[in-house]
Order: sequence, then C-alpha cells, then structure tokens
Amino acid sequence: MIITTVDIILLTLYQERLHVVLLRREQEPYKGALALPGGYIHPEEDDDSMAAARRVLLAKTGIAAPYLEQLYTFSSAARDPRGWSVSIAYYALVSSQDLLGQEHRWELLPVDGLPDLSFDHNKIVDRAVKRVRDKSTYSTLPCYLLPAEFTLGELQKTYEKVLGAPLNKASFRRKVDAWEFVEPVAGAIKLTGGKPAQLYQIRPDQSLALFSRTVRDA
Amino acid sequence: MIITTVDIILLTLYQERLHVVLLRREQEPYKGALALPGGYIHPEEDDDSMAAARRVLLAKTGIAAPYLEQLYTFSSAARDPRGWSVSIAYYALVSSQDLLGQEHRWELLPVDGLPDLSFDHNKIVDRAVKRVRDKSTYSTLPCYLLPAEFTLGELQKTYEKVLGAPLNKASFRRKVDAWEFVEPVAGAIKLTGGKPAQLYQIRPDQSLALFSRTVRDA
DNA sequence: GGAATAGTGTCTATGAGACAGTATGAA
DNA sequence: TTCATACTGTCTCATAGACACTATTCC
Repeated sequence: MIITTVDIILLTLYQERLHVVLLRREQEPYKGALALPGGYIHPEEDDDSMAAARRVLLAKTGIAAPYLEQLYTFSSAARDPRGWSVSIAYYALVSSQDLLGQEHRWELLPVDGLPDLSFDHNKIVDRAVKRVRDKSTYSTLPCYLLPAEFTLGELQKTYEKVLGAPLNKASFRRKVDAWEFVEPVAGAIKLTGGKPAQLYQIRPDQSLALFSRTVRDA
Repeated sequence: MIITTVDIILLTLYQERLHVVLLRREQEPYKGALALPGGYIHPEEDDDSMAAARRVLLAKTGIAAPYLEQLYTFSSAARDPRGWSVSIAYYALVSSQDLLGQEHRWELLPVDGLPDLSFDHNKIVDRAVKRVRDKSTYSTLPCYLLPAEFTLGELQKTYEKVLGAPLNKASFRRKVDAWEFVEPVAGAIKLTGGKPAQLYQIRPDQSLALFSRTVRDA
C-alpha cells in the first residue's frame, strides 16, 4: 500500500524575511512537532492533486486561492514511518496582509534557520525556497507576495528580500518598464514620508510572466 | 484506491531531430496504442520513485543509467480509466549510439507531430520537451544527447537541434570556453572532410552545470 | 530650508551577434 | 589548387550596473 498525500509550502514575506506557515502535528507520527500543512488525497472529492492541495490548504489554514504551483514529488520507503509514501508538494505565495488578518492556529517561521521539522519537511522547504529564489530572478513571481496595489519601491524591496541581495534601482525600473507587467493605478498615490509614490497593480492580462535574468547591485 | 506509477520520457537526437521512445501497449486500457514506458511502483523493490523509474526503464527498454530527472507529477481522477491515478514522470536523455545498438521492441518517433498516445502521454511528452528546451538554454543538458567524445561542431549542432534555432559560432564557443565544462581529449582528432576537429569530453568533475542564457543567431 | 523617499539621465563595462579572416585537412 | 570544415579576431550593438541628478512631500 502506498500512502499518497499533498503538502503545501505556504510562503510569505514578513518582517522583511521569507517565512513559511507550519502546524503542530496533533497525531503520531511526529506528534507535537512542526510540519507543513498537508493531508491525504481524497479520490472521491479531489479532481486532481492541485485541487487536493487547495482543499487541504483551505481546511488547515483558511487561505483560499493564492498562487499555487507544483514543486516536486517526494517519495520513498523511508520518509514516513508508516510505510512507502508519496507526497506531491505544492508551494503557495501570499501577501502577509492576506495571511495575518484572521484567527489562526499555525506558526510563521523564517525559512532560513528552521528547527527540525517532521518527516523530510526541511528538505521540502529548502527546495521550495530555492525554486522561488531561482524563479524570481527571471519572472514576476514575487508580485504574489505583495498586496494588490504597491509602489515600485515596495516591489523592488520584495525582490531584494526574496533574492537576498540589493538591486540597482535604475536597472530594476528599466526591467519593470520593459516587462510591462504592471500599470499605474490612476490617482492612487501612497504617502511615504518623502515624495509620494505612484501605486501600481499587476496588469489584468498578466498572470505569471517569465523573462531573462535580473542581476544584482553592489 | 490510488494507482501509483512512474512514466519515463526517453529522448534522443536522431536524424537531427528530437525523438521519443514509445511502446505498444499489450494490455487494456489503450491496448495496441503507443505509450511511454512506465509501470507501477513496487514498494518492496524500489527505494524511491527515481529507483522505480530506473528499474522500469531498464526492464522495458534495456537502457541503464542515462541522465534521469523528475519532470512533473500528473494526477487526476480522469487520466486513467481504471481510476484515480498518479504518474510521477521522469525524463531521460541518451545518445542515439547508446540507444540503437541493440535489439529492441520500442518505436522511436519525432517529438513534433506525434500521433495520439495513450492516457495523457501527449501532454507529458510536450512538457518534457518544453523542459529540455528551456533548460538547454542555460545548462549543459544537451551533452547527454552526445556520445562520450564529440567535436565542438557536433556540440553546437546538438544545441541547435534541441533549441530549434541556429546559434552564432563565435559566441557559442566563447560560452563553452567560459563555462569550462568540456576539455579536449589529448590526441583525439576527428576527420570531418575539412580541417580535422579536436574531440572533447565532459570534464569528470562536471555533472550538470547551470548558467545564464545562451541566445540565438540570425 | 533640510530630510527623506520617488523617480530619471547618462556614462561605462560586459557580453552577444555579425562577419570576415586564418588554419588544415581531402580530392 | 580548390573545397570543406575548424577555429579565431574584432567591430558593433544591446543591456546592466554605477552614480549623480532632479522632484515632491513632511517637518
């Protein structure tokens, strides 16, 4: 018998660092330890594993319909003491505003320097973080960590925190210009203490766009 | 009950085009139709799904230990008429020399313009081809389509056939130089009809290296 | 006016594409 | 000698990083 589950790596940017949502396990194995939100696939209920991931995420964290993408499938005889198991892992990105509004039972920990998690979940988180960092260098992925409207300064800061390196301002804005994936929100201005900043939003026709690389600053 | 299988997309470069290895199904469903080599995970025998993929590939095609990488996991209630199923797909690359030496029962078809395959295997092949093409723009992946020793001309031709676009010779050689992933085989020269060409091999310390993008020619 | 942040103009360095050149074998 | 293919030198153009500059708010 093969155990078939989905696990979700729900990431957000909180206090200027990437954080992951974790739950305390209420049952054996690893009772009391931290683990990713996850659960069995329900063949009667779930059309596919993405639907299962969405259902599990909603049930365990109350988060509906963030950006969700299949990461990798972890499977072996050894990863679960109950037996041969398959975990189809999905990663999800949300803005901390969307995450933190509500009552919750989960914990939010920085992805760098996590304690020991259940199963092979440290490995799973590491792979998710690596994927997000890599993909952020050539796509609009980090936008999903921001609320619907944001300034270009916030956008740059988000890229910098995800990538872990400062970016060149002029160069970054040239890229954003060239990619044409955001548009100014007419009349929406954010007061920032200095010159007020124009608010932007993702263009409605854009979901996730892929490009050639952005590079770093000194 | 969830059906758990692995499928392997075995790709090679043959007659200057990417080809995929397919088998005729001997059992229902899709009896007599073309399908990717695949099979059930054997929990008693396979340590993990990569091992299962390797075992299935060897059993069904006689190919041992090519480059093998997890592609994606296809899973839904609908993709297999027998019920809810999960297929962990792996893609593999071999040189046509390694592939064609032996007796075989499989068929080799160009990946562009495939006929209808069993299950969702057309979709799986498409995703594999896309992955290989994408990854080839920034990695040494196409090397696995070549025999152990090759000329820089053959290397460039391989990249061109995989990417489907001509490349600039000077620029390509600069890249190969900069990446430092091949080394000349001392005294190994290939006669090509013109000036003889130096034979190269992958440097022993290199497995798969990733880089920033190679671009096209006019 | 000064501090703070938004946003821009422009110089320079790097690296890719173009293209023509040289090198070395076979017929 | 001519042809074919291997391999190289160098020009140009595109783009990213550096950095200083202007703009607009609050205090």
